Amino acid sequence: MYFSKSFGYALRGILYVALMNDENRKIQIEEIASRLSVPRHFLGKILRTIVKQGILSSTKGPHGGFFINNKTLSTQLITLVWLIDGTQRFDECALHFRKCNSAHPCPLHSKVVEYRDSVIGIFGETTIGDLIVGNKSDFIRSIAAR
Amino acid sequence: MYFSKSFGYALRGILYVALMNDENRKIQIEEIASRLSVPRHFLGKILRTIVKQGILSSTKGPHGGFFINNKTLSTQLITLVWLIDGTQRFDECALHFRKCNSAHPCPLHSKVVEYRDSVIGIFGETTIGDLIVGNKSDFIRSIAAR
DNA sequence: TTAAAAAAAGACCTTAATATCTTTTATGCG
DNA sequence: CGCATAAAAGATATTAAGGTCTTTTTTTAA
Repeated sequence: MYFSKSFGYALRGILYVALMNDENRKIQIEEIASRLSVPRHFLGKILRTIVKQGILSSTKGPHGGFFINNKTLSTQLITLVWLIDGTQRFDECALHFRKCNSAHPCPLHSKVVEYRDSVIGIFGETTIGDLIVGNKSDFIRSIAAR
Repeated sequence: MYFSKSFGYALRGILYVALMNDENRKIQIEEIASRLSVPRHFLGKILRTIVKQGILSSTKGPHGGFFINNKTLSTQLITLVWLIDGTQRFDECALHFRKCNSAHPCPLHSKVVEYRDSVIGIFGETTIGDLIVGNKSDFIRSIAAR
């Protein structure tokens, strides 16, 4: 069970917009991509699917760009995983045994289930807005890096 | 952090050989691949790298095939992961944040570390031989399936 | 000592994820 | 209006994992 790079780009992209989007300034893909060191057009595609789902907003044209809406900050992380990665990620045996369940567990089964349930729990109760805590520029640094 | 299909093939392949290899019979790739429903030539490649490392043995020619040696059953799972998948799998931030460590943890950091450490612990103290417990045909069914 | 069997080796193919490049569409402003 | 700007769209490229196929090498046993 793991999360794709695309999911990481999506989450970090939204967070960046949410953080920089105060006082009605819209955020352009160019800025997001360069600050986060993420491939520009690939990020564009990902943000587009998120916009289509209404989790983020955008407008074209001069002074256009991406901006948060009333759903953005209250979106649960699990929704974003589902959107980008699908959910079957949660259902595979870590050791790729064919029959692996509580009746016939692989040696990792109980650990995996414990971890997975706790991740699902956290992702179900955590929203994108919840992630934004502490000093703003510290937070940006943690998603931007370099 | 996840384990590749190749790793699963490797582990299941070795286990199959270990289980069927009693009374000096060597096990042919054809049999392993068909019983485990795994692509034959791809499995061949994987077993070859394992044989090269001395974890399993093989001979060519009539009545040749794969068989266990004195290292096979005492090989730790962590060794096999390292061999097939490398170890950097253990070191990535699940959310792909750029700066993620105990000083600047992502929201999943503590859960991931807890899980990872426990997997590393289990894999470090569990050998391939340790996995073989219980009824033999039940065990084969759990790695073979269909 | 040769024919068959079986792994080893290596060339090539497929697929999904990731990434790039070009063209189109919508928007705001002078 | 018409031009510049920025996202949307879509075509194409790259990469790594996974998978297939053919040829070579080694071994055994008749």
